[in-house]
Amino acid sequence: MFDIKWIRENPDAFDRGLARRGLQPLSKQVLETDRKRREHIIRLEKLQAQSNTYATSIAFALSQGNREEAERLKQESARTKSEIKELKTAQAAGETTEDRELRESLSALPNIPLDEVPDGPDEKSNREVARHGEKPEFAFKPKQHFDIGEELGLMDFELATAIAGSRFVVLRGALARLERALAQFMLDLHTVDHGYQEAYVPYLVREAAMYGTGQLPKFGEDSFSTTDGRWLIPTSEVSLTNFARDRILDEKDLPLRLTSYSPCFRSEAGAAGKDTRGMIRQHQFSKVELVSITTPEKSRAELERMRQSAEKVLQKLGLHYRVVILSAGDMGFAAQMTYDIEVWLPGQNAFREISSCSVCGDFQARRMDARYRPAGNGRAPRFVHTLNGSGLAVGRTLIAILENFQEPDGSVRIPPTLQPYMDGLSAIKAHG
RNA sequence: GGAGAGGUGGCCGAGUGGCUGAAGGCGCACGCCUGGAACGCGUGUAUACGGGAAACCGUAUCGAGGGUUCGAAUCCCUCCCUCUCCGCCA
Repeated sequence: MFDIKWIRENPDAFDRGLARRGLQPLSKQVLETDRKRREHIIRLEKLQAQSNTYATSIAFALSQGNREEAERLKQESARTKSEIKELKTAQAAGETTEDRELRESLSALPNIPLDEVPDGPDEKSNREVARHGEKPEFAFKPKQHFDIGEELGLMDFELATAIAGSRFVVLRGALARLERALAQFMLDLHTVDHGYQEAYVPYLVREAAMYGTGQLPKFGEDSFSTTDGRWLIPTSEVSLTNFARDRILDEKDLPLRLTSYSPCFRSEAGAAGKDTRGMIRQHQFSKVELVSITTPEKSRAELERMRQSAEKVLQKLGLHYRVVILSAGDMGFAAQMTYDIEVWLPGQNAFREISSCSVCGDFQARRMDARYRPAGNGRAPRFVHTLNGSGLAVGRTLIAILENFQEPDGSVRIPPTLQPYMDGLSAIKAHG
């Protein structure tokens, strides 16, 4: 959500930002609506001031026992009153149509990219900024995760389809445990080493919460809603970021760093035919999420810190990956800048997204009225800045482990870091 | 599911038609006091929009929207939200 004042003062920057998002310039239209809006405000306020004066005079006349004068003033004020009414009716309500128009058009606009974000319409313009580790060598043709999992007898798509439909999976035995182990490991790392507080959060949320993080009003079809009007979270970013909703935090409590392991639900509308095999793209998956709530001055640095926290997971697991900055056209709705971390999948012979870390500026904070009171003298509340990132997508991490640590005999080695979480198990073998 | 209560500032809480943007308390800021602190004392302390070079002025805001009235935190209607008791229940 944009600050109309900022648009008024920086119409060109606003239009340039939209252009980088592949959108038409809007400042002219928005500012015209804003101008009309202010015109109406002035007219209405003048009349209201007049009406207030009448009310005071009538009260005074009455207190003097001057009933005649009071009656006369009542007659007079009726004219002002009807003018106010006319104006309000013309405006459809107390809130002007321009207000609503502005809010509706502004709330449907994506955030504006930071200057350092590369231009471009899609992922082809993403810029690689780092690469870690080496592609593992295989003496045989590495298999894809679904073949490995199915051959182990521990990954069952047919069963999941029978129970729930397409884009679900059933994991059993050591693979089910691996999913749990990964989550535990990630949570421990982020809480103990990276200073995030673990949180257990609602998976069903109000519409207002979804609006706050930017999933609504535009992207309702991407998520599932319930019969009582709630939404299943597409990521626990929604729950965690809304910790700050309608609140004024103390600066001394910032940055607020939160992490949560949760299931995520996505309708994957419009992804028909994409990644249909395997568990890359599912209606339900779990993710360890990282959220930071911080000050405008510190948010950019916090993004680096968050990215490092996410990278650390891959490093500890011994997985090869690269980091890209998403181009302006490829970023999510609320983001100012996004790092994607892509893990190497030998079976697919490709890098695939496993984490996405974004700084959102005050974009979400405005939508949910999340503020903080600066320490010291400048006491007026300011909007916080919010960040979110995956740390990491658990299902995709499991895939990466299967593909990277597969053996010719179909078994899969467990990285040493994870073994304590797997009761010391060093490899998953068929029917393990 | 049944019955009831309620939503007021950063927080708690008073306020049933005008003098209430709103008592009082807490918190916070500044000053005094102190070797330094606590205590105590004093002063200040909402937001948005509009106008103005500024001091400042105007308007709105007591969950949201509408209505009654010259005038609404206060009365009426609709909606949203929260809580309590009973029932059910992992």
